[in-house]
Amino acid sequence: MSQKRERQQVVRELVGTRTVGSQEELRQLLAERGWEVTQSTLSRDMHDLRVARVPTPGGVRYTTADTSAAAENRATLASLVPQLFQRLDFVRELIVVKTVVAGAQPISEAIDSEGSPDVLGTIAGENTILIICRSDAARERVAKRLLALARK
Amino acid sequence: MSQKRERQQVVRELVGTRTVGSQEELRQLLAERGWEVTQSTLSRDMHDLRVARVPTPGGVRYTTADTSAAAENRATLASLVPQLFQRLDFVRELIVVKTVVAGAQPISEAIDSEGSPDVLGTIAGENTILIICRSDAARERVAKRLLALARK
DNA sequence: TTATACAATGCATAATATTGCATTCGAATT
DNA sequence: AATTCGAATGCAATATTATGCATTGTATAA
Repeated sequence: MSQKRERQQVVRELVGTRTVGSQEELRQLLAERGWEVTQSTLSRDMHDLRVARVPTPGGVRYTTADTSAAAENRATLASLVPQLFQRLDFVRELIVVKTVVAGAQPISEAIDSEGSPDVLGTIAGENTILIICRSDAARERVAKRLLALARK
Repeated sequence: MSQKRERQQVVRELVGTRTVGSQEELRQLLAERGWEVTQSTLSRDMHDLRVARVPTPGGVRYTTADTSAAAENRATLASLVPQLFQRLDFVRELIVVKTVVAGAQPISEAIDSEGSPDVLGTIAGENTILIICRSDAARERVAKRLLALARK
């Protein structure tokens, strides 16, 4: 039953992308995407993912909370990325990775420590990493890899 | 009726200090301190104060600091740039902004929080910001905007 | 002071979220 | 393939939060 992981990843994305106002609403969004689960399950997912419910001027909405679990030890990209990764974008041979607050440093270190020939180097801010790749092709490989890791 | 302001201030403190797990619990804490209100009122207070409800391993709890609220409270570029900006230079889709000491972080955050499609991300040092733009055209727009703000 | 307007609040109830329990699903083992 | 065990899930009941409406409190102007 590793449907769960996948589903929770989708939940992450939806919550990060759309304006989700209730678990029932989220259930429908998931249903449209082929994930048929009950609101109960989503309640549990929200808990697992630490998705916070915050009141806004225009009603309530969910938002992914700051995973202060950033205080992790040296870990592999595979273990870090699913936790801290938020999204990614690129131009030419540059990749900009967005992470949860305090997530940039650990991921950046993990990338560096792999010593990939595709990567010239990385620079990490608080929640943003700049990865300088050797070429467009290299950039494509790296980006693809990160996205794959994030989806697991 | 400026009881409200005072009470909300106390709510802020309590939520920041103690581990509050429900509005009912908060109501009791307030009662102990002489503030007799109903849960209804607290629901409204929570909304006003944008207090988020986040799930934790040991159950739910309330907390004030959260990214989206923080983003809304953040200063605008327009207010920051005239104060902190010094100069700017660029190459291809990169912009390097020089600021007064300690000025990089706030400006960088302000840029990020605007969520412009022109900007892939920013990385801030102490007095230098690297802005990665989506394209040359995007870089031109962003640079022009910053310069315009700086001139005001 | 009295009238007026509107913010603040309580009450009752609707809307949402959580959870105990039974059941189902999967992976591993024999 | 059958057995077993724990994770995952649905269902239904419970708990928590939000809100429409009526009422009360407060400031302001006449």
